[in-house]
Amino acid sequence: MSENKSAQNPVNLRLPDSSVRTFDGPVTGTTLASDIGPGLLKAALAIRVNGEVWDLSREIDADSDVSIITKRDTDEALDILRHDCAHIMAEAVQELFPGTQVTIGPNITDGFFYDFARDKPFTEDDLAVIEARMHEIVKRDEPIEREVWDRNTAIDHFKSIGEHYKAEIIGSIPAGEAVTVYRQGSWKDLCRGPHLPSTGKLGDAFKLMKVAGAYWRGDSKNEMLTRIYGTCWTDKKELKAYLHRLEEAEKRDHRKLGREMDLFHFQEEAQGSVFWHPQGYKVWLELEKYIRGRLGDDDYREIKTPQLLDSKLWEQSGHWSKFRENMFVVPDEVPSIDDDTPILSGDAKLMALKPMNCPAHVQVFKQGIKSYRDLPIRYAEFGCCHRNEAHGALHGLMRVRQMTQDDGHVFCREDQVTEESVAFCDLLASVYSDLGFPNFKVLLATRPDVRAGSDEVWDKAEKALEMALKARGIEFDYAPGEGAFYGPKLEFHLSDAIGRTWQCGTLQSDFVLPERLDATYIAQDGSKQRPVMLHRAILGTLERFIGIMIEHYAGRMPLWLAPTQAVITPITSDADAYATKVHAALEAAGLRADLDLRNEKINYKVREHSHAKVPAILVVGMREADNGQVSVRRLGSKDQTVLDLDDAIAALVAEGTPPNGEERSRETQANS
RNA sequence: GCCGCAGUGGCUCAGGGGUAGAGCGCGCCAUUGGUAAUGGUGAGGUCGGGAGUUCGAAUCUCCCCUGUGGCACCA
Repeated sequence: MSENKSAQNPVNLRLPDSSVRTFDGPVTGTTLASDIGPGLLKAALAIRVNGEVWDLSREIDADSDVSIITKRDTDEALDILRHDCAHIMAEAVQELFPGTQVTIGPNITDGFFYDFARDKPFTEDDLAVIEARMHEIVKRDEPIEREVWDRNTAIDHFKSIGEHYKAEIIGSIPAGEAVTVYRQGSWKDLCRGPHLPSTGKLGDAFKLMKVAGAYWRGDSKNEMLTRIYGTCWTDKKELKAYLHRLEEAEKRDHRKLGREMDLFHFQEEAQGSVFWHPQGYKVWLELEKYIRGRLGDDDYREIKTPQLLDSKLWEQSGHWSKFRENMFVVPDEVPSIDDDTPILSGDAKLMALKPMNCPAHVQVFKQGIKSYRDLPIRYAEFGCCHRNEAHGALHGLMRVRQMTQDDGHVFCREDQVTEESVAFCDLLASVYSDLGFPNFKVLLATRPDVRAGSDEVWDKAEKALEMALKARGIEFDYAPGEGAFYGPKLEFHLSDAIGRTWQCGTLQSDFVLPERLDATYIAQDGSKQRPVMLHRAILGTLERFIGIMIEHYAGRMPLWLAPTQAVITPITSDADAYATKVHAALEAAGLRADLDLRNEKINYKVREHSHAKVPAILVVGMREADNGQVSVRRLGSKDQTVLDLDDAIAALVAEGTPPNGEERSRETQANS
């Protein structure tokens, strides 16, 4: 931190427009900005130096490419603003609640959080107070200064002021890295930076959102800290837009829509399991029918396997040792009926509700002797599984304890893994497209540290999946070490209408389970061989996927999936007879239609059915009755179209016919 | 499982130590209205469960359950 700039070499700074400014010696971003102009100085937040973002106060002592960062550089600006906002929050918290320790406070999507250690956790009521203090700190416009400290000095300092977590963090900073401390007014925090030149630059476009518990270093064995989440934007308008987005997302909440549309419910006697109502189950059945059709086209054969299986099988498959804590275990015993409560002896054989279908599918495969000529064998099952998920994990349809997977297992030879994987990727892409999710990302999760099987086998397995992706030109990223213990997997993450991603599909190649459960086939040379098992699912679970679709479509399902596809309603009771006839005609055409003959005004009925998100309202009055027509009003539109009844039915039937991926498979064939 | 918050009629929510309120919905009556709420009227709850404090608790305290926002978990 030398103040002596006289006898230094000149420093040339090249700006984004390629112009170069020369200074006598080391120069700060602040000096550069003021040299360019007062407007820029005022707007400057930080400076990019040879690609790295620096504080404005940091001296640049060598020729560099630089650019001043202002709020116009949205991404960089937000990174800095949000992190400063976290610091200002921490300062406010420590001013208001002395004795609170700070830990870490990183940026996250749309905002930041900071974890504090405090005997009494913060509550939502504290947020307004903290926020008010933050605005004060911004008003104080405290200068923020970067200091490089000696590691041990820093540790001693933070220990001496009772910041034991910070001291621990410094201890874990790699040896070669500088320990930087930022001074913000009289408040200090260990931080990598960069930061704004002063708190006043933050502005007022921030808001504290919620409090939550979080484990120190993300480990549930550690103590729980108290976390405060906040959001921060370049200006008030952006903040408002963000809050509006949250409100819009809330409106799509499948739990809310599920209640409003009478699709399903939960109750405490079956926590985590869904009661599907008639309307919701129509969606389920339609989706299941569609998937069943697609699987049939790809030569899967549907099976159905038991719910309750002996623990012996789970021991053999490996689930008993690894996944037992998530399994519902049932003693195979008749409980005593002498008392009010069932008395169990405790020494009965144990059964378990299946958490997965794969061991059962192996049992089906193992019936009879299989030849290499029989492979691949593709089994599908809408397998109902139970998993004892932690109470805190349950979340509407998205995380349930009883779930139905669109599960399937392909038993094949090693040399068939790639082509089977290609076929699966094609099927999955086509299904997602049919269901309204054309965009998805793929991750290839490779071998974890703890794994079964030799490296040679893993090489083969990973390669096979990779080749499948490349064969179809599917872009993907690696997820190193994220594979299952028995084999690598592909994860398919789809994007919904409001930009969120959901992992639904999966393809896992498994060389281990066939061995554990002793599945074999007879090879061409007469030897016994192990088949490779491909675990695959497209939707994942029906429950969760329907939840995702409800939110994706905001309840406005495409016509073929809508529980009620059309409502027919007369304007006056004079048209009741005709409306009844129209209704019968729609039902005869296979459409799911309701007839609303209630004595209500048409406005009222249109409003109600629009709220119920019925895709088509067919209004008939005497005009339509006399001409054999219907007035069609589509959901989301204020317009009406008067059509001949037959034409209207034909259009609805066409739109209500489930897609079958034909378009896509034709394209695929044309391209290959 | 851990931390915070919540739990009032079918739904959304107000109230808050002296024996429960609103809107919507529902029932009934009138209204036959041309595309997002016709008018009137009536019936619904003992305030998640248990214990305690109190003359008295839905309202305060404690415990439990469930939900919810996160954390951990998600084979």
